[in-house]
Amino acid sequence: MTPFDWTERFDGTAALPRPVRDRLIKAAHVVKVKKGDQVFGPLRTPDSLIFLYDGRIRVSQSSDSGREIVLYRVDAGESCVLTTACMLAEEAYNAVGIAETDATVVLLPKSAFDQLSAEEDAFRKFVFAAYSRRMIDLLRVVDDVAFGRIDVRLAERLLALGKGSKQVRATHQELASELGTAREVISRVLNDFQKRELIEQSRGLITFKDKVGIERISASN
Amino acid sequence: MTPFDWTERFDGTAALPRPVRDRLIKAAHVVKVKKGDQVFGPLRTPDSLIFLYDGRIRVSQSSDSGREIVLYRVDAGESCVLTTACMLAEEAYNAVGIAETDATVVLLPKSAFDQLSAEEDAFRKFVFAAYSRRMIDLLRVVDDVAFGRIDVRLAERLLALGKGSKQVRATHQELASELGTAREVISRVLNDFQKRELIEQSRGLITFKDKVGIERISASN
DNA sequence: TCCGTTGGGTGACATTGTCACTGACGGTGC
DNA sequence: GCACCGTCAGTGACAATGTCACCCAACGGA
Repeated sequence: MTPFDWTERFDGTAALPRPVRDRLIKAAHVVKVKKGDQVFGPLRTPDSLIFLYDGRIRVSQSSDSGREIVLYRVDAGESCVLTTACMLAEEAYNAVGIAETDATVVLLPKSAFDQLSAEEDAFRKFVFAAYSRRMIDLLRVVDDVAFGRIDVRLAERLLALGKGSKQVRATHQELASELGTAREVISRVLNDFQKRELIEQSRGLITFKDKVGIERISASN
Repeated sequence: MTPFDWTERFDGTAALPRPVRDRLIKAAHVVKVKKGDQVFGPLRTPDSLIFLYDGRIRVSQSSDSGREIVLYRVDAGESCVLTTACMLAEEAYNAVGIAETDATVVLLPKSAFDQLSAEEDAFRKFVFAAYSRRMIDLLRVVDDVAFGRIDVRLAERLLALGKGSKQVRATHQELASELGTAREVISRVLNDFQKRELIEQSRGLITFKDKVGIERISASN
């Protein structure tokens, strides 16, 4: 396992001087995870800052009753500060990070994190920015859940998951877990969309028929 | 307006060496606000870190439709990082900070904030801890709103607002704004509580009759 | 082919949110 | 005392969402 230079991949580390980066590479662990693996969670609380070198991680929160809601996604080049937050606050939490694709994760131990955020402006700015970004994400989730209609939220999410494509590959249950609602609710709304000829459905697959219509719904918030 | 030493009041600043604290006191603005004043919000976005010297600030988010939900409260000795988060992310947000009591607020400009978090371990730790704490608070709000029943949430909130006392002074509308729901919903639940002889109501005032009963409800989550 | 698993449909009902309206209470001025 | 007014709370009807129980269809092995 020859160490490779992941430091160029992140805003917070690419700007650092060479010797610091070398030190970093020594201090950190690089882990490859498979699609579907739990990167962190109640059972796996790393005392590390998580950098995502490549792949994508979905962070969601689950309730005791088995429902689930997606809080945000971590993309390649970003870090996930939530674990450090929970670590610092020493509080129980029930957020889980799941790899949505095969992914390469860089784990930076707390000691290195502390030192680096003390010594390096660029790194510290990066971390603050990461916190800020997630905070905004969470504000958005609160807003959606507390005040949003689910048809609007579902339309939005379909477009986001579709990423410009004509199709979304997802089961009703998965969509329910995106929005923190129940499968039946998603089924109903999707059937409504289908009756209005906005989409077509088949098992695990949704196809846009009238994307403009969906966009109109998603914009009516 | 002779500058006074607010720095002893905060974990992040009390530990700093005297000269640094003197510099801080010079750099910061101390503002007194009255109960009900907006400390920050869409219209008043300070590019500063907010320290709350004394009093209490309620941070809530409001929807376009006029509903509102309390995100968390800032107590004396704490800081409110949300504004710095939004500043960094340069995103629109609709969170508002309202003084719940007369309060003394210390505003630390961004430049001083940057310098201090670069140079002083104690300060940086304080800021990280503040971010973490708020993140956890927001996770809790998401959990409540997405998965919680309102009778349970209301029972919880009544106990929290009562703070050990036998009474809670709040209108139904205010309680609705706490939980992000509508006044009618609160009225219904409170009437139910009353029918079950858990509370008594009068205009703007709720009195616990069977606190244990309320606690039992609040615990059933 | 059979069969178990998964994805999805459905009706009945509970909970929560919305709307429109009503009256009750507490001040103020007379 | 009384009339007036703004705030607070109660209510019924209905819409939206969540829950439960159960069904069936599609898919993928064995």
